Amino acid sequence: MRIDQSRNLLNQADELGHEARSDLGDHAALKLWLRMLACSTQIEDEIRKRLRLRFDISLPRFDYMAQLYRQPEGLKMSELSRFLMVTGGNVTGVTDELVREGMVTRTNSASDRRSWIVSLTAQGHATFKAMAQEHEQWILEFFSGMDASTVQNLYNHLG
Amino acid sequence: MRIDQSRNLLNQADELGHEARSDLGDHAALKLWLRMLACSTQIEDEIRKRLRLRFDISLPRFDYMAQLYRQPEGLKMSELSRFLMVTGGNVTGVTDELVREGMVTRTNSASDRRSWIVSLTAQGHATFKAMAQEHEQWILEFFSGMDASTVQNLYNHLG
DNA sequence: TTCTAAAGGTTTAAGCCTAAACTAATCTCA
DNA sequence: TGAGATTAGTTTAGGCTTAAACCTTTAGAA
Repeated sequence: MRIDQSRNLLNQADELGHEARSDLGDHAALKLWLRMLACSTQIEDEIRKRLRLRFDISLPRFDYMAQLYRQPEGLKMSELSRFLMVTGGNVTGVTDELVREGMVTRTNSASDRRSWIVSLTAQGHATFKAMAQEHEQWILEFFSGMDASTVQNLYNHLG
Repeated sequence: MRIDQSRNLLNQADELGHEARSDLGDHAALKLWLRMLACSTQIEDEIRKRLRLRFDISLPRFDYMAQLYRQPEGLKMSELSRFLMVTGGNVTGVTDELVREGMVTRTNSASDRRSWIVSLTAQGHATFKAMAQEHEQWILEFFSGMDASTVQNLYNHLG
């Protein structure tokens, strides 16, 4: 869902309120949800754009590589699927792509002939490391307008 | 990006911190971002799931109909594209589908022979109204665990 | 008026995602 | 041991999205 979309749903909320609103507290919850959605979508889209622009990579592939980066011994396809919260078919496809690009290798599992062990190649590791460092700076940049106590406050409330 | 994914990126943040962290305040920003992302993704996925289950409709189509619901006189394709923050090609496709399902009609614009005016059919209007009412209840439900002052506080901070 | 640039829509190719059907290997337990 | 259930991974069909190329119509300027 997109930013302006959220703004529009907000107006819609006002309108529906005429016939379906129960009290002001409830209305506030709706507004909060739409604002949260707007914030995260905006940030996520910006990250997506920068990853594409700077590294010519998609967010899904970045996420995929992030998992492997933290697991030098590699992961099974099924583990990757669970961690990334996507279906197995999806992992198969992305893996095929990243293997073709030389970022990742599939190795046979010693203990289970059904499984693959997927891990980053040296090139994949180096590539991800560079991206992750820049990525972290972006996040800091996005929240730089907020003072530390506000950040802490928000963090606690969202728990 | 998915919930568990966020949780994992959080761990990754801890790890990268060993070599790239600048100060604790910055680290908090990163954690806040990942928590925000987790919250909105979780809620959005739940909405998506319920829309599919209850009404057999996708979130994009729900959003599309929400725009038209608020505009009895209809909208041009280009306006829809702008409001929904999606490309024109996308609007063409979704419109084709909704027209086929009888939710929406395309009318020739009187003033511009290039344009269509898209609007909800009576059936589309009734269908959306029912969905929107239930949708609003879901949001209230999601935030029901939060007291009113917290909601207000979060809302203000995210401004 | 007529040429050109811009705007409204559509089409196409491709990426990302899912659910469901499928194959092959492993596990359970009677 | 051997049948049936489960697990790992792949394939397929289809939905959502984009960017880019394309066609038609409109608007603006010489």
